[in-house]
Amino acid sequence: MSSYKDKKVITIGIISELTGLSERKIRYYEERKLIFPERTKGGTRKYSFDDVERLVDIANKMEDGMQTFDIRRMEQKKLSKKELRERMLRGQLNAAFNMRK
Amino acid sequence: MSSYKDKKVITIGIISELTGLSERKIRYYEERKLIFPERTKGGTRKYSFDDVERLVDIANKMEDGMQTFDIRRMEQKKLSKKELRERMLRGQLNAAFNMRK
DNA sequence: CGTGTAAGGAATTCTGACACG
DNA sequence: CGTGTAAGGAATTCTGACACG
Repeated sequence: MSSYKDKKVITIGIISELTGLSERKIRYYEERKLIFPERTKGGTRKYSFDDVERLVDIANKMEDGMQTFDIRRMEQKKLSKKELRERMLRGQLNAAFNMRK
Repeated sequence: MSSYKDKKVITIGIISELTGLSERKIRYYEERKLIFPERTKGGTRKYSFDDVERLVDIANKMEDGMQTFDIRRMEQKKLSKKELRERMLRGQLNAAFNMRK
């Protein structure tokens, strides 16, 4: 789906206003691999509304004393869980398939 | 609803890419009261995804040989129709209300 | 009327670094 | 580690005007 939420079209100044975070913080979270803006030909960063939500989420975790390292690992765990779910599903499908033959 | 669609957060360069229209055209359509971007403190224009759709619509009408003046009048007619519908609805409600007393 | 363009200036963003802690 | 800041430069945008038609 080409939703508006994940279209990278917002520059950092406006992102800063929307999230309340300084541009410095936003660029730093990118450096720590927590956020992945696109770039214009000229090199200007472009973010999506999804990124706004992600940044607010990051900000909350930082307030809770979490380090960028922890947050990144947490993101990966989420991915792992998702993968796990997919694998379980695939496993069930395979089992059902195998029963047929 | 605070939808993403009507949040004015996109600068003119990206709007130009999304719509395929030159910045000159986009600014001109604003001058002709067809589009209404917001501004940053510094004066930079900010548009929404809704504006993107509106601009594409305008571009189509211009291609059909319509003039900005016609398009603006057309917009107003749409509003009038909407108002008309609301008025009719209100009229029916009033009629129903009057029957009760 | 609608749009391209060159012009000069202002606002916005970028990177790398130093600072504090 | 996370973030502020001053620095210099580059990309982006702005306005008013001239041009063509």
